[in-house]
Amino acid sequence: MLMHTTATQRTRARPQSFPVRTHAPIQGLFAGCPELPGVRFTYSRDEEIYGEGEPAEFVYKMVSGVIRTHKLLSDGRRQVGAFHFPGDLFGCERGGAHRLTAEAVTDAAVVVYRRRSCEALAARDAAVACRLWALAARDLDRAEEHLLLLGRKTAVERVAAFLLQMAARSPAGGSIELPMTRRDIADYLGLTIETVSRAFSQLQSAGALHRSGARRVQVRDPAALREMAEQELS
Amino acid sequence: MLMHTTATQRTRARPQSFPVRTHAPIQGLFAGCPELPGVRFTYSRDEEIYGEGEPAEFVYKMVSGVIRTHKLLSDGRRQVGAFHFPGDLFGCERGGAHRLTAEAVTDAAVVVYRRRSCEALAARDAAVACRLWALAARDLDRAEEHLLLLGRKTAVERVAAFLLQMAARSPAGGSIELPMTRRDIADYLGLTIETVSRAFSQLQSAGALHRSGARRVQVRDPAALREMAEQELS
DNA sequence: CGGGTGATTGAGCCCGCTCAACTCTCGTGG
DNA sequence: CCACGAGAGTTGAGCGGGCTCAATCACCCG
Repeated sequence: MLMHTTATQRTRARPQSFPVRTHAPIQGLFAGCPELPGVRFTYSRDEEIYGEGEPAEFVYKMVSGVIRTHKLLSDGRRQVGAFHFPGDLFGCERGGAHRLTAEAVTDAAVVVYRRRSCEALAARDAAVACRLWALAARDLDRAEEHLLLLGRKTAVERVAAFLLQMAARSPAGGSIELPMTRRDIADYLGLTIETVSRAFSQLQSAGALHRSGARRVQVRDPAALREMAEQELS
Repeated sequence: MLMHTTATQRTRARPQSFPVRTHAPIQGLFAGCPELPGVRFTYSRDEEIYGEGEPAEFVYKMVSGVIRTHKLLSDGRRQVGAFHFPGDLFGCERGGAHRLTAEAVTDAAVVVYRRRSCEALAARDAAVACRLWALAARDLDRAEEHLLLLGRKTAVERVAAFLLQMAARSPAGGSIELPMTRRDIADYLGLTIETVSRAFSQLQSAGALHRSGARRVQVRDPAALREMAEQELS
């Protein structure tokens, strides 16, 4: 049974009322949606943004940094559902309550919008509603790919697939700066930190990548990495 | 490495053109959406409804029976993403291509709608778009719960959670008729058929359930079952 | 330099997989 | 009616991939 002894209880200092504004730019929820006023807000590393089960008062758009979402079992086992990067929308729930906890992986800046305003806008503007539908569909797509990884892939395949995901969201050139710890990666991939570490080592000795510091990875052989990731093909 | 020796290649006899109509009721896509014409269509057990990667020409609403959706790896490993029951909408993709394969678990009847018509309707009716958004969000919710199960739960926990899901979709009374095989259950839960079978046996000797025939399960002690499912609690 | 956190590596174990035998059910045909 | 066969499910024995526990290393900040 997997247990996290380092069950860091995060500080909960989140907006019960509308958050104090640090800057106050008026930004659209997404391109072509200029109407909704948003407020910039920042979080420091490991700070909780919202908790599972809390009423979903706000919708969040990443400006900078990285955040993770997760679910917990009562004994501390954790499953990270997703990492979100600048430009991503998250916390956009139907049904009033957040279904995962969101925390900052690094110091992060977001723009927050009132969920009610967002839904009201969608209710009278079909284009906005379609856009939100498309965003949910994209998240669903990612989740279904993740199901295959968690249900059926080996440790090395999971780590290879993860690195390809990160490479796709990185500046390009094959050099990846991982913003998250091994624990975050392990909890995302359904493994332990030791197994993740061993998989990195295996991929390195197979010549697929080179590590320069624990967080910096050079992809040497993308084709080999894709092969090891066992991408689906039906 | 898990391999399916029984990689039953399903017959592919699916509508390239609009399917032959068996009956022709005009039904709404969902309650309060009367405009879209749908056509009833039936599939027999194990028949493919659509394949992963195929253009998504239609959207499907379950009338009777049960269907499953899945992804495959190149070596035959399979992950079942979901089972769909009467009333469920499925195959409703954004982006033009189906992301999983859909097959009939039992003989099944559906009503199909043209995806383009459905999207066109959403584009001019915000209420419809919001409804479709809500449906995608519900699917996402289920998928995220499934991630936790696949990433972090033990075999017995997975099977207990699965039975609770099935019980929730069954007529009530604690008696469940499972429409799918052990292989389907195993591929849904990221396990093997043998492990699923052993988990059933364990739950039975723990007094949580009673089996009368492989497909018929009586839930004896729902509380114990919920306990064994280790439902999340953060 | 020391303390602390995160990452790597090693040794051994265990849960779930593999392989195999057997049972059960059901449909088919003599 | 039973015999037979085929597919689905159960159970057992043994193995192995990933987990546990532990030691060591790397790095950062004081």
